[in-house]
Amino acid sequence: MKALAPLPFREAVLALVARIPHGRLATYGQIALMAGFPRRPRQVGMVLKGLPEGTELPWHRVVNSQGYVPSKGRWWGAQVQIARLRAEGLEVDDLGNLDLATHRWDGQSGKGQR
DNA sequence: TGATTGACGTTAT
DNA sequence: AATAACGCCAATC
Repeated sequence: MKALAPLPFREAVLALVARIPHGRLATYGQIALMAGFPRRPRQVGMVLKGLPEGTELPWHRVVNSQGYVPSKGRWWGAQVQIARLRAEGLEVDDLGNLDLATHRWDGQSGKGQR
């Protein structure tokens, strides 16, 4: 109990993640950058880590800039993320490799992404 | 109160 | 191309 005033950081990240269209992918740096924090990709991961299990946020659509699930599947929830990404209709390998080049989210959500 | 770690990224070697 | 080190800030020990 210390965060009486929730920092916009967390809110911004969650809002952006919630804005990711279905079947689209975003990177931690991308989220952090759009949130207004170009140098805090790690904190983004921290926020996602603190998410509840029943969250509706598509945190599984958030990957690192290389286009694969954090830690290459060594993380305890990576497999969950992979499973969810597959449920989205995306192509994901067992290691969490996905086609970021194809599913890269520009942050326009429904406009002329390109 | 201080030190270490971390769902990462970028730059340098 | 791959590997190393640095940066950033919050949470945890």
